[in-house]
Formats: sequence, structure tokens, C-alpha cells
Amino acid sequence: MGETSKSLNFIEQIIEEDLRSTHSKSDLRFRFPPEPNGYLHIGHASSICLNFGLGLRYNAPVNLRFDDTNPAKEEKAFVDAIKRDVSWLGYEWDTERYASDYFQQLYDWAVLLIKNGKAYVDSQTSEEMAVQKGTPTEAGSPSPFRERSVEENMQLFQDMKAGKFEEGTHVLRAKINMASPNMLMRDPIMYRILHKAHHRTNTDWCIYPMYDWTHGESDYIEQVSHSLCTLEFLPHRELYDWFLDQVYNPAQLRPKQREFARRNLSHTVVSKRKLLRLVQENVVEGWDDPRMPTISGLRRRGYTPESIRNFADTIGIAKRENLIDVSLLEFHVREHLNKITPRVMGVLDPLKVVITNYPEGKEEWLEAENSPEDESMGTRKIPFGRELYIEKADFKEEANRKFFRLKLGGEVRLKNGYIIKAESCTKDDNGEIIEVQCSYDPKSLSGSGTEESLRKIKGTLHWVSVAHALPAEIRLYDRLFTHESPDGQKDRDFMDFVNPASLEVLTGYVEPSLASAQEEERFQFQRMGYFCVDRQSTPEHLIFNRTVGLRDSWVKIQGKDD
RNA sequence: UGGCCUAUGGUGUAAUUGGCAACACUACUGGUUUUGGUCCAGUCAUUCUAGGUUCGAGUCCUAGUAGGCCAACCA
Repeated sequence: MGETSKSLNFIEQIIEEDLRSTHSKSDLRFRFPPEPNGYLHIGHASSICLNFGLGLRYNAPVNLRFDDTNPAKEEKAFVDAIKRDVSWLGYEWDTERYASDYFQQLYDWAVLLIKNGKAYVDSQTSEEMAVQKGTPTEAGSPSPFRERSVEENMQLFQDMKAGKFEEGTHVLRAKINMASPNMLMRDPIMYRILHKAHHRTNTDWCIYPMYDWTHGESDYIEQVSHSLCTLEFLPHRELYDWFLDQVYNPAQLRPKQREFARRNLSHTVVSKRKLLRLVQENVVEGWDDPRMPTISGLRRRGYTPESIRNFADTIGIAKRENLIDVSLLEFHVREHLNKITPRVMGVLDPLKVVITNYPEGKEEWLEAENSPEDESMGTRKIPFGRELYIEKADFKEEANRKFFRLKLGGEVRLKNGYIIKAESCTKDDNGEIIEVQCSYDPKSLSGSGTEESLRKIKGTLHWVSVAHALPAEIRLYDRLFTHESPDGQKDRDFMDFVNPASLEVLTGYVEPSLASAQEEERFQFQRMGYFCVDRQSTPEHLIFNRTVGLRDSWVKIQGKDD
């Protein structure tokens, strides 16, 4: 809806073409196939949005399938985390599947291959096999075990399954072509012995199928019509098809693998190994640190599922290399947060203001709109008093006319409050300004309708009443890496590009309405950015994470003048 | 130096499949504004190169060039 006029990406064009020729609409089925060996990240989000987006577009089922064929690396905890992240992104899978559900079927098919002379047990070391494999420019040579009899292969394979051998002693290999220009076709391994407990099948199996043998057959079992993966799997397609040929029944739908380019986000890394190093070397606090590109990190940072989906939708899908600037992701959060967040006031770097002609002990509760974007969000009351906090950066003793803020002898509007004028300021022994004395115009209250209240004042500041202010821990985040492509530099370790200033922790003050803010609740601190309540926040110790700042043209103006 | 994939602005995707290079972001101008936000208006391209076919080429042909992927008992 609304996107009907949008042109199709190449995957959609393939599907449309299939719909015109070989497929009916009810044939369509997709899958998202993560390995439960780590946390999902922004790159996965793109694949999730692609597959589930296709499901939505064609009203077709999408399975969540865990590719759990390597018990050495996989855990139930990752399964749970992945399910949580996919759900949080807003998608519903048709059925929850596991490659391990198919271990018996895969085994039976492997036996069939052996009987058909298409697979054999190799009993060499991995080093020996690596040598025989050849190189991209030289053909491989056959294993001495390549011509074992069907009977011998059957016996050995059964003994492998029965646990009679140690790890590394035998593997089952497909008998294809040791001279193929495609290295993957040089008799790929189908099964290896692994005496490890699996998080679902426990010790039922001690031989485990490899990715290539598993993936296409799993797609076939589930009758997935379009199996979409990233471009580095393109050379696997030939093997995917070969394995399918061995078991394919023309009465059934034949899955096709198609490949798209993985999306690369600037100023971050996404490989599990690298993310793990960031965690282990304490560059970040954990997998859900708000600076991490993991889905859980983005969630804790304050990103919304909608913004991530819109981002994925905007960048689209294609086959060429790419490096997407984070500013595009940031645009999408701002766009969404601008619409949905209530405005509040919080002072990050406080400077005290005393309104000398405001009666001592007096307090007023002023009316403030919750959102200029959405009137239905209503209004709230905020306390005003003689002593306020404003932002340190909002006062200078003297400044040029481009400085729309408070300066000695100058006026400024306090948001939702009065117009004040700076009369004097006091400094500490180091010459740092610690207090500003102002006068206010009692008739200038916002919304009062008086002539004074209607005066046009160039600057408007946010503020918090000292008497009512709630202290809060404010965590400001910046990009984790200073280089747009930290892991793409020859001879440089990505850790060399870690931004030492990616986290800044401040103690600020927020308006009292925030006392009851709940975890993951989001706000716009006016003029300061969008903030999200951290999961570590308590009523006694409020913590706000800055998701992203507002667009700020002031920093640019400053940059030019200085 | 074997095979395969890709090439359109600073970024990402389009181009009715041979017919005025479009959309979004960024950056820059200006306007509006009780957020230097939002919103509104505007500016920013010899489609990797060289030839060719054609009335007409980002799209087709030829030859180059550049980048990426492939030799884990990982996925």
C-alpha cells in the first residue's frame, strides 16, 4: 500500500517471472535460516526484512529455521535470543524449524547416495584431503578411498553413526568431480564425526551433516520456493543443485537458491569474531551494549523496529558491493522518533540561573505540549521556580548576533515559560561561570496571550527547575569506530580504529514527570536528542541512553565562525 | 596466472527492458518555527574506459580496466 508503485528489486522480479511461468502463488514460501551460534545484528535484520517482507508481500509463509548442524558452536540460549529479536522486529514466522529435525531424513538420503555410488567414506586426515583438493588453478586428485565398494562404504558409514570411530578418522564425501573449476564440487564432505552433545538431539548423533548437504535438502523438505542468501554462497549454488538432483521428486516443488549482496554499514563491524573481541576486550560492556550493531544493542540504544524496517526497505536489495552510511539509519530513527516521542526537558550539562525578580519560594506549574507533531498526545504540567538549570553551552558573557542564546544584556525565551534577560554572572576561582543572574518579564508567560508573551525572541532554551529537578545519568553514544570501514583496511587491525570517545557519561537533570519512566520508554529531550530509558535504570537512579541527537545546524555555524 | 559475480552522484537504490537518468539520505542555499528540531522550497551526474550497432544506448555488441567471491571435518 503506497509502495505498489515502487519498482521491484531483482529478487521480486525473479519471483514475478516464476509466477508467470512455473509457480502458482500458493507455491511461494520463504525462510530465515540463522545458525544459533551468536546474536543477530543489523546485517541479519536486512535479511529478515527481505524474507519476511516477501512473505507479507505475497501472503506466503516464512519459516524460522535454525541451521543447527554444528553442536560445537550452538546453544539454546542463542535460539531464544534470535526468536526474541525476530519477534521484536515485528515479524511472525509460520513454523519454527530446525535442521536437526531432519537428521534422520538426511541420514537416509545419505545412505541412498552411497547405494547409488554417489558418496563414499574417506579415511584420510584433513591435511591429506586438503592437498588433494588442488587449488583454484589446478585440478585436484582423487582420494585413495574414492573407489571403495558400496558395501564397504555402507559398513563404514553405519559404524561412523554407531560411534565406533574417533573424531577426524572418517568422513562421508559426495563423489562429484575432483577437477571441477568450482572447488566446492571437488568431492565435498557431507558428514563428519563429532562426539559432542547437541542442544536438541543431545547424544543421539555423533555424525553431523555439513552445511551444503543440509541446507538445500532442508529447503526441499520444507518446500521453500526461494532460498535467499548472501553472495558469498553463489559458488555453493552448483552444489545445492547437485544435492537436490540426488533426491528430487518432480512431483514436488524444487527450491532455488538466489543470492544478494550483504549490506555493509559504515563505521561498524559485524562479524561474530570481531564483535566477540569487542566484548572480550571490554571495548563495550556486552552484546547488547548500545554501541553494538546487534539487534539487542540497537534495541537498548532506543531504536524502534519500524525504523529498522524502514531502513532495510530504503536500502533495498541488489548484487553490488555497498557501504551504507550510518546517517541513513540515523535518519530513519529520527523520522520515527519525531512522530512518536513525547517532548520533555532535560539539562545535560547544567548551569544555574537565578531569576532575581521572581519571588522566593514561589512555584508555578506551567502547561507544556507533549508533542508539536501530534496534538492528541496532550499536555502536561512542568514546575517553574526562581532557580533553574539551563545548558552551560546556552550562556556566554558576550557573543555575536548568530548566537541565539543567552548573553549578558540579552533576552531569551524559556520554553513554555517566560522571557528572561541575563543581568550578570558569577565565576569560581578558575574563572568558570557557575551562576547567571537574570530578570524575567512576568507578563511574558507562554500561552498567556498578552502582548509581552507574543514578542518574537530569537532564542528559546530548555530548562529544569532546580527545586524539582531529578538527577539522571545520561549516556551519550558516538560511533564505535572512527573509520567508515574499520575492517576493510589492509595491514590495519580494526581495533586500531576504535573511537575512544564512543561513550560519554554525564549527570544531568530532568523534569519531574520522568520519575516514573519505564525501561525502553523513549523521549525527545528538546534540543538535545532522543533518549531511551536503559534497562539498568531505577526510580532511585534514572539512566537515559541517547539514541541519536537532533540534526544540529548550530554546530556547523559555530564551526564556520571560529 | 582457473572459474564465477559486480560496476549509475558523497551514500543506497531506480529507470516503463533501446526513448528527456528518477527516489531517498548526506551536504549546501533560502523560508517557516516558542526545539538552531520538524515542515516547505531550491542546488549538486560526461551512467568505469575505448571503440561499435542505431534516428536514438545506462540498457545491445567488441576489447579493456577496477573491485569482490571461491582451496574450514564452519555456516
